[in-house]
Amino acid sequence: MSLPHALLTALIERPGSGLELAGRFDRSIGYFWSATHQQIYRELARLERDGLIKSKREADARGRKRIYRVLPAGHAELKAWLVLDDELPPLRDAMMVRLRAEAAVGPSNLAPVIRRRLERHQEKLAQYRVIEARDFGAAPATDADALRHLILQTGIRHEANWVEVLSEALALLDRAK
Amino acid sequence: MSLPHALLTALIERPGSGLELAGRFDRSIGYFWSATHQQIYRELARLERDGLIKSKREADARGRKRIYRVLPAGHAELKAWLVLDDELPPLRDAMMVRLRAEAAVGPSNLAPVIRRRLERHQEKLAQYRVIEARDFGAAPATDADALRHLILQTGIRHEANWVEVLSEALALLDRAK
DNA sequence: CATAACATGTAATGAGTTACATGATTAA
DNA sequence: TTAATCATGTAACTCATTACATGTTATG
Repeated sequence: MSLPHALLTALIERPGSGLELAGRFDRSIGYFWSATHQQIYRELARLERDGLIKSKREADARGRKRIYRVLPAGHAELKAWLVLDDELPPLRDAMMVRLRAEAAVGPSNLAPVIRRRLERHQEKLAQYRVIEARDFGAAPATDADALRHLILQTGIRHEANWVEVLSEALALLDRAK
Repeated sequence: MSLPHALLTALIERPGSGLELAGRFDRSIGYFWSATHQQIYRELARLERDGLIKSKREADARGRKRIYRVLPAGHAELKAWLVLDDELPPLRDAMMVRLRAEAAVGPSNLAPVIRRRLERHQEKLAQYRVIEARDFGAAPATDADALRHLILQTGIRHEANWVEVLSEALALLDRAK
């Protein structure tokens, strides 16, 4: 149940509207906690009902646009949640199931599937590296920046890990043929 | 929606009852696709209703125990599903949200939380290494074994990755103090 | 015969996804 | 004035989790 806290964090970084947050989730926070706009609107409404954030209609803005801001109670809630333990999140990756199924039912046509997935990991890795070069090229100015860099590096390692694993899987399947 | 296919795979590897499968999920398949016994019973019932598996009451067994076996239609379904593409599974890790929240709301008492989580990753890594030494000490006998080893190695790399990241996070927070 | 362990389920809830609905503003 | 885009939402559904219910068999 981290979505409300991801939203609080995003709104502390910069206040914004529902759709704007959805956009930001597609680019940054969503890389490790994704959410659709439907989910985001529902959570924003809930956070406002609970008095953690407050919305204001933007004067000279399109349509029904509302800008959300975090209230002191929201800050407090985030600080309290921050130091809670959670369970190790399970991997839940269908590819692992596929690899195991392949081992169980014998050779099928898995190589192209792995190849396409490998490509997507390579793309994501490249994206992350572009962001890294752009945002963290110099030595970190603040501890907060160093933390943000570490978060990105976690994503980079994760993708690099999959690139290695899937490359090995391909080599293995090729050798088997 | 991989649980039914994880179950088919497990039942091809060895037929078994619901609770037995739940136990196996806790030890092996569950490391990358976890499921509770409630979920497993529900899925087994659905798979049987759909004619992919068949259960039989075990004669000299405890209580109402049913042993499930995969039918030819189940094999076919698994083979067909095996070569489907899926999206990159999102990371969805609350720890990333916490790190980002820490960067946003300034220094709080995050270090102990990270330390506890680091320990759990180290434990899991140690577990995996024991399994690796036990099951994959020698050169792989078959391609299927090589695949199963690769799956375990994916888990090992994943845990090692987190151990590194969290160690760095701790170093970073210590330095900031 | 009481208790632990085995075995299978139901019910309620919550989180996440997909499809659809609606209105306002801008640009062609 | 119509199409595209911005913006906010509802409804229905599936998946996963949590809590609870129930019955069976072995063991002390």
